[in-house]
Amino acid sequence: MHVKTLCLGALSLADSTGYDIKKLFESAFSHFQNASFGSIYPSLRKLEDEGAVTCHVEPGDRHPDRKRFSITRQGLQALVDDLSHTPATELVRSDFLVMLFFAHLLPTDVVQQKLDEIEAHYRMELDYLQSIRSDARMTAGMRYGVEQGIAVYQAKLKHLGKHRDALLASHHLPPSATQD
Amino acid sequence: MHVKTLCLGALSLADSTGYDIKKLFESAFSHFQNASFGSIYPSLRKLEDEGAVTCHVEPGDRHPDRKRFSITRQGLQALVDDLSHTPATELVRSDFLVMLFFAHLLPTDVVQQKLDEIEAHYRMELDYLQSIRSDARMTAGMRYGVEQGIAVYQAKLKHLGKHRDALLASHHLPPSATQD
DNA sequence: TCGAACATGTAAAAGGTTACATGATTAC
DNA sequence: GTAATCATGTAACCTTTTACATGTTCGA
Repeated sequence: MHVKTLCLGALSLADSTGYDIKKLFESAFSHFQNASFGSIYPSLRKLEDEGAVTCHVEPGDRHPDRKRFSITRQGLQALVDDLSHTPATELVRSDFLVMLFFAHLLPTDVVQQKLDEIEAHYRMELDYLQSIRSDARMTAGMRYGVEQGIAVYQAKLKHLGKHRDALLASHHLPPSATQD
Repeated sequence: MHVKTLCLGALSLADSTGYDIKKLFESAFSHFQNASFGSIYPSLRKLEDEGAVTCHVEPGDRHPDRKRFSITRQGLQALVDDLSHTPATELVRSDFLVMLFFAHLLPTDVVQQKLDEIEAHYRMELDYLQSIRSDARMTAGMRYGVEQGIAVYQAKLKHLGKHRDALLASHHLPPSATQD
């Protein structure tokens, strides 16, 4: 999913500045997409060139001009086309599971620390999603994303709680960790 | 997680060719990491330059020389260091959830089709993970990855089954989809 | 015979992140 | 007064994917 499409999506909800869009990505979207300023600002520029958005400059008294972008009819059409033609995929990249895959090569305390890290991460994401759960402004589709996130993090936490001890108990340092 | 680290990991399990490594990524790893030939072959070259792997060329009778790589002591140490220093993270990128987030802009049949697509995807991944579940060669850490995958896909399928009808029932085409 | 699997590799293109540069405003 | 937030933007860097180039072997 291109950052351009993500920006069009954000602008379909409300006129926004680049900064606003970043905040939206960090809140509503954070558990399944994200983008940095370094990709958002150039995307908005390109979208303007293509006529997908218009820009209204609010002159900065002393700070940088605030550029508020609005989606155009063409932009909305482009968004609908992009969303319709993008295959429904979900991609996971887990450095945590890679680490566990090779955990038999690592000292027990490192594995333990990684388990703590990931548990804290799961809990934080879960808490956040639960805190926004009751926001009435969400559409059914938005709510689905939040609820799926909650279900998934709960499943991961449950799994972790269930297997953590066995994992660490069965863990033995390789005999040749420091020799060889 | 760099492809170099992933290659070292693969080679810690068995001496392999680039092609073998790709197959490992497609099987054991596929639900949480992947890499293409275009990154694997250059990574192996760099690892050889760094002394992390050695290469034994099996001359090709008529096909390209088969290069079988082995991890060295330094390579194993580098792998352990990488794994120990890489933060335990999990990153999700879901084009599906982005689409749903803006589903109120899309025709009902498109949304329905995307739900079918993602359901097929979930089922395929789940079936695959269940098929390798009983492989006795897995370490506890490897098994954890498989079992977490199973738990997560089951949670996603359950969630989909539970909310699918409500999602489609509440779905209305925006009045200005083609006008405006 | 035809497609899939085996096998390696390069080059271009794409895309994004990180870091930097700058500075005002607001809340503690 | 000091840290966080508001606000925009560029450029270098990094990494990876995609597409191409080449040819064999094996099974249906």
